[in-house]
Amino acid sequence: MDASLRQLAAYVAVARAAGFTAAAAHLRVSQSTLSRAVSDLERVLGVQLLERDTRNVQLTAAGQETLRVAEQIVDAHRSGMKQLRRYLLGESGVVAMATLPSVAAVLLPRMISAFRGRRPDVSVRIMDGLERAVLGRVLNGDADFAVTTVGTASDRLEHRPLIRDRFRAVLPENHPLADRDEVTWEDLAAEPFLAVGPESSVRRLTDAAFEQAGAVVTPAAEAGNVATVGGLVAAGLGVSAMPALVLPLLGPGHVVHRELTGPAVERRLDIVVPARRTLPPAAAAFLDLLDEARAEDREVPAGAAWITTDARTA
Amino acid sequence: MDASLRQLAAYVAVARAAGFTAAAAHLRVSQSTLSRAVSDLERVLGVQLLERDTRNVQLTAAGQETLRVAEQIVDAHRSGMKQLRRYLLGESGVVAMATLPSVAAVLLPRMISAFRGRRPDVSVRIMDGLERAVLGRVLNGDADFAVTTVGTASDRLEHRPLIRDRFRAVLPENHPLADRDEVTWEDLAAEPFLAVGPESSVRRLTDAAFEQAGAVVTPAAEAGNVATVGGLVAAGLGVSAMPALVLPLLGPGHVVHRELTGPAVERRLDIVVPARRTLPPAAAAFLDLLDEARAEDREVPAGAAWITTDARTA
DNA sequence: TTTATCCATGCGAAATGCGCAACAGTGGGT
DNA sequence: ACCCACTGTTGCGCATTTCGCATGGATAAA
Repeated sequence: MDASLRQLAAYVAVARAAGFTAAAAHLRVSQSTLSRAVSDLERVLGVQLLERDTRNVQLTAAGQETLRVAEQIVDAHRSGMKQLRRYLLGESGVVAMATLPSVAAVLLPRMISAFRGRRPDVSVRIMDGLERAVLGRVLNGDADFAVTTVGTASDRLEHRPLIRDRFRAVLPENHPLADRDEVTWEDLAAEPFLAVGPESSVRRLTDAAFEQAGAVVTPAAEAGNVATVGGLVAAGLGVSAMPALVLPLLGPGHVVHRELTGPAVERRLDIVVPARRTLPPAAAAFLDLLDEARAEDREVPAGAAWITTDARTA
Repeated sequence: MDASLRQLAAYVAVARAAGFTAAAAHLRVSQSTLSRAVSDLERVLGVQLLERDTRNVQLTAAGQETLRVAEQIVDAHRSGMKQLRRYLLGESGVVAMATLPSVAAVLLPRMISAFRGRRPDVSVRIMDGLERAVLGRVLNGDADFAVTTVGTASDRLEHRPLIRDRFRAVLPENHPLADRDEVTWEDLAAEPFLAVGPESSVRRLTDAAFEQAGAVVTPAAEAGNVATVGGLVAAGLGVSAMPALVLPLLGPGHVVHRELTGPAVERRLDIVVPARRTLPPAAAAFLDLLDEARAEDREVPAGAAWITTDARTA
């Protein structure tokens, strides 16, 4: 009752080439195959499509209409398969990643720029949020993968270390500690400390660092956003400590940062992928790029000015 | 390399039904067939499309994209075949007919109206012109068929009699001959005769009729359009003779018509189709309607008022 | 534990698809 | 007028594909 794709494609080729032999050469099949295919199509449809004149073929009225329809169908198949191939090669589609605001603003722009240079037809969707929300996005499938700090381990997630991000002391530029090249956690503990909110992964690590240093620190003030904390520091209300990666987010205010010595406190940014789920090809391609870009055990550079520049141009 | 239509359709069914067994019942095939088809599709594409959980199937990311594309292709096929079926049944398409102006204006409107009542999606194209041009339209393929007078026979055309159209005398309403019920060609020959142009098939027949009646008539005036001739008659410049079918075209002026006795002069309107060419299905359906409508040897009624009415409402 | 349900797979039968080779019709060249 | 080159068609055999049945393994429900 229905014409097969093979019959339709054969008919289109014959009608376009205005001949069985020419069409056969074009399709790289024998001419008899096409003869049969078209004949079968005519039998299935119950109409004569071509006037065979032994010298050249001519389309009947029904043949014209059939050609129109057959071209639609064959084109739909061809273009659909092409679409699909591109998708499966990771050349089209969407990469949905969940990540922390600092990663999104500082680390990703250059990555995305490079990625889109290679795969212009893949769109990248960034969902930024705090650690808990980020992991949730991956677990429920909203995001293909995440770049985030590693919280509690889950057997439904797989982690791959991406980069280490050391904490640095953040000081008002005219603060006495700013005269030194290095600052210790004990030094910070003696000053009014300005902390980020308890939801942030940064807070968990600063709390742990002070505890490890044997100091009990009650924040002089808290703010949800790191930029706000930066503003407080610039205003001279106290000091803080932040990973190198978030420093560019503090803006160009009157804030300086110094190396933090003593116990090396750092956060590890991981690539988090769902366990035993195959990634969409485009996402896999993005991860390949990430793997390329990371040197083993690499750390975020402390002098973050160049990162800031990149982040703004990207 | 390319997925077959069968594989794509199977996959769409399975994905929609969210299960092989349900899809198999829906498609009326065995479950193993679908299992294989989908498996083959996965092998061809090189991706896993479904997460089989033995209890229910779930689409992977690639499965989502593949479903989207597969639906496009399968729908294109389904709708294309549907289109084609409708066309081949004569339920869609175009009927292109060539015909004389009088036929187009008087005889066809009711036919077309009836036809479009049955086949609303078939559009009708009328190309009106004089006999020579009409036959040319059919010969060069512009028109599927013609309804016209029969001129010189051609072995490339096939004629089927449709209706006979007798000539009637056309007189000014206050003319002496208008007092009679019947008029002869000899009577007309004694009056100033108003003729249509030599291109018209009507002219050929009036000339022949006068010759057969043994009269030599030189037209007092000629006009290309029958309506113009009607105006001349109404103005009292002379008399004329026209087939019953064209009388409605004379308009509501001061013109009367009477039966023409003596040698029965009539023109035969034929359906003219190209020999040994198959008609487009929609055109064939129109001809079926024409065949239905004609009683054998039927003649155009002389009292043409009803035709006029129909022509105006259609 | 048992049972019912679901998908995968081995197997044989049937259908389909394919190319080779032979055949038939037609136009151009000699 | 004849022949040749080229066209599409058709008979035939082989390879592949497709299908359903029956079976097996796995899992959730009873």
